[in-house]
Amino acid sequence: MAKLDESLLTGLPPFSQLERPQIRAILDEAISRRYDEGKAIFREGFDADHFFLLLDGFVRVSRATETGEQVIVLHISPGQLFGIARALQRETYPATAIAAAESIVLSWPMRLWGPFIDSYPSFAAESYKTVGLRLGEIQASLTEMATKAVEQRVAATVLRMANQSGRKTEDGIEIAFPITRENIADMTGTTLHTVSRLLSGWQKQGIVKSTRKHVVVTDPHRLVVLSQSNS
Amino acid sequence: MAKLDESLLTGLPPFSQLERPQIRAILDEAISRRYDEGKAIFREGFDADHFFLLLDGFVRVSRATETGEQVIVLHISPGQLFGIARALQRETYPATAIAAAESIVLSWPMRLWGPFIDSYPSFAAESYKTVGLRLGEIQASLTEMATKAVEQRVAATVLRMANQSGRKTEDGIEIAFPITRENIADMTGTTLHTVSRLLSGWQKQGIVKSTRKHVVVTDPHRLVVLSQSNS
DNA sequence: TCCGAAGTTTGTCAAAGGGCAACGTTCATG
DNA sequence: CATGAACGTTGCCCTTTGACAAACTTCGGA
Repeated sequence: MAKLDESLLTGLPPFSQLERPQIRAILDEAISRRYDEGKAIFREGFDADHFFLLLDGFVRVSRATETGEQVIVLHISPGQLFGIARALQRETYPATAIAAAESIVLSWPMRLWGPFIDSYPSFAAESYKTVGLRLGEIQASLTEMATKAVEQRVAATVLRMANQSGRKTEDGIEIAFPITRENIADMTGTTLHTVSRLLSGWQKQGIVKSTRKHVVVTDPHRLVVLSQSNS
Repeated sequence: MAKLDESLLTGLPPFSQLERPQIRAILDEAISRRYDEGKAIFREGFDADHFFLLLDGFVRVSRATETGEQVIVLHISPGQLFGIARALQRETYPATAIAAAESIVLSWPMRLWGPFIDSYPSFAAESYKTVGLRLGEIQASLTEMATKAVEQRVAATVLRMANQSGRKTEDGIEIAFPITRENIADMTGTTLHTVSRLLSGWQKQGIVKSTRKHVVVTDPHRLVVLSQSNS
């Protein structure tokens, strides 16, 4: 395999303050791999034998219930660490990670976790910070699910995805990865039918514009209003 | 203030493998305090200036939405660390902690966090493990909220509380801290009315027995069935 | 270029559960 | 022991939204 270029990691928070040779050493231990859309990177309950960094693409993290339904917990954007179960003293992955779009992923064997944490303070700090942010996000989802009606939840979810991983287009902010009505339903605890009706309605009002697997938010402000309205 | 007895900490996971003098040193830095039922220990968004250990009682951790409703995220049992925002590189508490029953709490100033983590490996390991377990719990709540109907959610929640912090009585397992219909509603994203109706119904069927602020599960098995039934 | 799979839309219907209202019960406190 | 506040119960109505069904569209591959 060709050597990975050091520029891949410089600038990323976990590896910022590091010197060239350190980054070189880290990269030499890494495996780079491409995942097609829909391919699993790791699965819930399996032995947590690697940790990962997303270089390009998007990853969907989901959990399954005993009865088989799946719930999408969050999305990972490029530059983020994931599969860092070990940070929480876990032996197995607590969720399933699937490439939401074609993705490039670096991975390291979990035995390097301890050494990385010990040797690179910025890596440790960033890992725990990431966990903290995700915990916050999940708590936010939880409170949303507990207090908001379906329309508000879907509005808030679409908005969050547009903010976290949207790209500007002429029409507005486009969610940067393929996403189906069913995916949105799995994030908001509703059905694809209801999501479809909502998006259709919003499209008629000029708030969003959507095609197969793509959503563009054309009027973010009105979506914000929808996500908060209490009536 | 009288010196705290070392037996308070021996046997608790974060301080297991430690020697007497170490425990003595840790205790000498701690402040012990009693909180009456309903009193806040810390509040969401405030400066995270202390971390805590619950010695006795129960603590309710909740988050507020922008619109003022509150959602109860989890309960803390004796022996557990809490308010450990710092483990996640946070400057402020991400939630509010309120004594659910009269409680005895040890606290340390946050400036000791780094030294504790560095000096006591079991403390570090236990802290991160705790975070991991809570993340798991919250994810479980999230998937539950997303996929289960109200009756199943309430059944699962009552069951979880009975399992985590129940004590055996002649009649069955009693939830060990005072809990109102409204509290349960705030945990399950429903209203106190619906919870009241459900508990009344279950009581008629001999599944639970409840009085003001107290719930006893008399037939856990049937409650398990309810929490899973898909019809 | 055709076909099947995956994704989307829309209609109808029924049930769950929230909103509102009124009343009952328990408890702490002066 | 009287009073009010906190907690709990129950009835009724109506909206939201899930369930079911059917058809349509888009896309990739044989």
